[in-house]
Amino acid sequence: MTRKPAPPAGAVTIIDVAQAAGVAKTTASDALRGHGRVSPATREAVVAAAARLGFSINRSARSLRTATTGAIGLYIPQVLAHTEHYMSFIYGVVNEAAAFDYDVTLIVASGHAKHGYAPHVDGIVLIDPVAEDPMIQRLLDTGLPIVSSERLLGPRQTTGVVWSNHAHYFTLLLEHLAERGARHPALIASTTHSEWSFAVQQAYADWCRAADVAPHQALAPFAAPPPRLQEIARAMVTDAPEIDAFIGAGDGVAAAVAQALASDGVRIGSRMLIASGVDSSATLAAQPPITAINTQGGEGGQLCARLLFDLLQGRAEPGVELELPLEIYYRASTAGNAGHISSRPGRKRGS
Amino acid sequence: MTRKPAPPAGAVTIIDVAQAAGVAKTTASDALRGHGRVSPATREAVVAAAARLGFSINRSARSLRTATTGAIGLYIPQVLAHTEHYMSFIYGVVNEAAAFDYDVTLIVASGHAKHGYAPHVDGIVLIDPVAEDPMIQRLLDTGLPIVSSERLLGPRQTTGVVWSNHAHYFTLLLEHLAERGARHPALIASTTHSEWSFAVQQAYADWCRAADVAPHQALAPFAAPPPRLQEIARAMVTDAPEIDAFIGAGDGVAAAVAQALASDGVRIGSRMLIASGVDSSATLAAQPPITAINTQGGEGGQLCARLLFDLLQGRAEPGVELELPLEIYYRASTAGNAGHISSRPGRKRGS
DNA sequence: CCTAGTTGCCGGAACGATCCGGCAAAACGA
DNA sequence: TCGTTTTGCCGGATCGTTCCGGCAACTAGG
Repeated sequence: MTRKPAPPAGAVTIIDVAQAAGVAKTTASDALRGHGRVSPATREAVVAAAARLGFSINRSARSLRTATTGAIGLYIPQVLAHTEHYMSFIYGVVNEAAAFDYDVTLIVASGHAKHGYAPHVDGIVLIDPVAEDPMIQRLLDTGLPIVSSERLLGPRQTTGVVWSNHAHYFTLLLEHLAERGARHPALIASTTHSEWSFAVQQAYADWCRAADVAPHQALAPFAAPPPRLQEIARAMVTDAPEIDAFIGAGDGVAAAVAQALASDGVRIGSRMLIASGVDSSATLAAQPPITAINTQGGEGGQLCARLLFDLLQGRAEPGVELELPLEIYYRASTAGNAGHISSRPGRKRGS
Repeated sequence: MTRKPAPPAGAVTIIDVAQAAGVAKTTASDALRGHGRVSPATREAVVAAAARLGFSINRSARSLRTATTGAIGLYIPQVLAHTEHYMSFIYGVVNEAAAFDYDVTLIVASGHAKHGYAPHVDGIVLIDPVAEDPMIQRLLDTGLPIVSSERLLGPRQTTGVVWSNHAHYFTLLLEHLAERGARHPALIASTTHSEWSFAVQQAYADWCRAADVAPHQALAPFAAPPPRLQEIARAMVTDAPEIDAFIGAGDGVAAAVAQALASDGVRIGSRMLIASGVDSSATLAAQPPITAINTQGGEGGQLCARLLFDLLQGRAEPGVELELPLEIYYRASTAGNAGHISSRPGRKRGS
C-alpha cells in the first residue's frame, strides 16, 4: 500500500465483500453477477454482505477486464435539439438504458474533431441522421454498433433502424384535409436531407398528382426562426390565393403560420385549415389547437435503446428494422366549414 | 495470452507505441501526457509514433489507475425537460466538457432507485434543483463535487453555484410595463420550489408593495398544458378586469396567454401588455412578438461545466458562486399605447 | 579529480474486477 | 465398493494505464 491516488471513503471492493461473506473474491464475483456455479446459500450470503457494506462495483475495473464501457452514446445534431420531440427521445433512451444498468453519454459534433475519434461507449443511437454530417461518418467509422431513428440515406447503413411510415401519416393528413373541404393544401417542408424530410415531400407530391391538384410547396431550414416562416407563409398565400390549407412539416412551423395568418384576419379552422407534422405544446397552445402527428419521441428513443441492447447482447441480428407506429391528433384547426371539432377529441390511429 | 474477451482490431496500446518509438512504456506515458521528465526529442518521437499507429487511450484503464472516470453527470428533472432553455443548457455543458476531454453522462430520476446509488462520474451539474427531489438528496449523498444552476434551497448546499439575479430582471420588466402604461400587471408564476420561482414571486410582491398596487398572481405547474394556462388567464381577467398586463414566468406561459386573449379580441401590445420570464421560439412566433428575458441557457450550461472543472482541478474553492448576467428582449407585446416597437429591436441589457 | 545535484529514462507494482483452469468433496452409477 | 461425473469453491493471471522509486549518465562546483 505505497500510495493511493485518492483514498476514497466509500471504497469497498469486491474483496471486502468476499471477506465479509467468508468466500474468495472469485466466488463473490460469480455470486453477484450470477455467472459461475455458486450454491444458493453462498450467493445469498454474498448478496447480503454486499448490501451490508454498501458495495458498488468499480465500473472502470469491470470495463478494463471485460473490454466494455457500460455506456451507450447518443448523438443529437445541434440543429435538431430545440424541439420537444428530441427531448422526449432523450428521455426514452436514458430510461431504457437505466433499465439495463447502462449510462448514456451525449455525443456532440464539436470538439473531438480528431480523425481517429471514438467515443467511450459500447454502441450509439443516432437521431434523424443526415448523410452529409461528417460526424456521422466518423461515428460509422468507429465500427461500433449503431441504431438510428429513421434510416440513414446514402450508401452506408447503420446496424439497426427504427423508422416510422411518415409518408403514410402525411397521406392520411392530406386526406383528412380534403375531407374537411381543403382543395389546395400547401406544404412547408424542411430542407434537411433526412429520410423524414424526403418522405414528407414525396407523400405530398404523390398525393397532389393523384388528386390532380397543383402542389404549393416551400422549403425552410428545420430550425428557421418563426418570423422567417411567417414571411414564407404570407408570401405563399399572396402568390397563390387559392391555398386553403397549410401543413407545416417541422416543429413549430404550423403554429407560427397559424399565428401569422390569424393576425392577418384569416379564420383558422374554417377558411384556412392548418396541420402540423410534429406535435408539441405549441400546437396545443394555438387558438384554435392544431391537428398534428404525434411523432412518439419517447417511444422512439426507448425502442432505439432497446434495439441497441438487443444487438449488443446478441438477441438481434445486424440489419434489423423496427417500425414505430404514430398517431394523428385531430383538432379544431382542421374542423372545416362542415362542423366543429372539440379541443382534443378521441385519438384516431393511423394504419 | 490465454483469452481475450474481445480481440479488437484497433487495439493498439501504449506499449505498442513505446516499442514503435523505442522507449519504455513509462516514458511513452509521460511523453503523451507531459508529466514526467522527458527530453523534447523523445517526446516528439513518441507523439509521432502514437499518431502513426492511431493510438487512442483506453479510458477504462486510465480510470482504474487514476480513480477518475473522465465523465461528469448532468441531472435534469424530467418535468423541466421540454423547454428550449434546458436544451441549450445541455449543449453548453457538453461542449465545455468536450473542451476538457470529458464525457457527459445523463442522469435521470428513474431506475437507480437503490439507496447507495452513485453514478460513474467525477462530478455533477444540477439544473434548477428542487430541494424536495429525492434524487437530488441521493446525489448530494454521493459526496461528489456538485455545481448547480441556481441555488439549492434548504439546509444543504452544493459545492458550487451559478446563479442569475432573476429578481432584478423581473423588476426591470415590471418597471418597463409601468413605463408603457400598465397599471395593474398580473403574474402567472410557477409552483416549483426552486430559487428561480421564489425570486420571481418575491420580486413581484415587492414591486407591487412599492408601487402600491394590488397584486394579481396565479400559480401553475411548470409544465402545465397550455389550455390550462389559458383557462387561468381568462379567469383572472374575468375576476379582475382592471388587469392590463401579464407576465408569464415559465416557458410558454406568456405565449399561451397571449394567444387566448388575442382570440378573445383583446389587443395585445396596447390594451394588454404581455411579457415572458423565459425567451423561446414561442415568444418570437407570437403575434405580436413577446418581450422576454433571455435566460442564457447555453451560457449557463457552459459556466456550470467550467466551474465544475475548476473545482475538480483545484482552481476553485468549494462554496464559490458565479453570477450569470441576463438580457431582456423588448418586443412589440409591450409597446403600449404610446408608440410602436419594431419586431426585434436592439437589445437593452439589464444591469 | 571528486562529490553533489540534475536530467532522462526505465522496471515493476499497483488499480479492482473477471474468468480460466484446477482441485477437493459430494453425488452418482454399477 | 470403486471409478466417474458433477458441484462448489478458489488461486492466480490478466486487462492497459499510471506513477513510485531507482539507476545510470551527465553537469557543476570547488
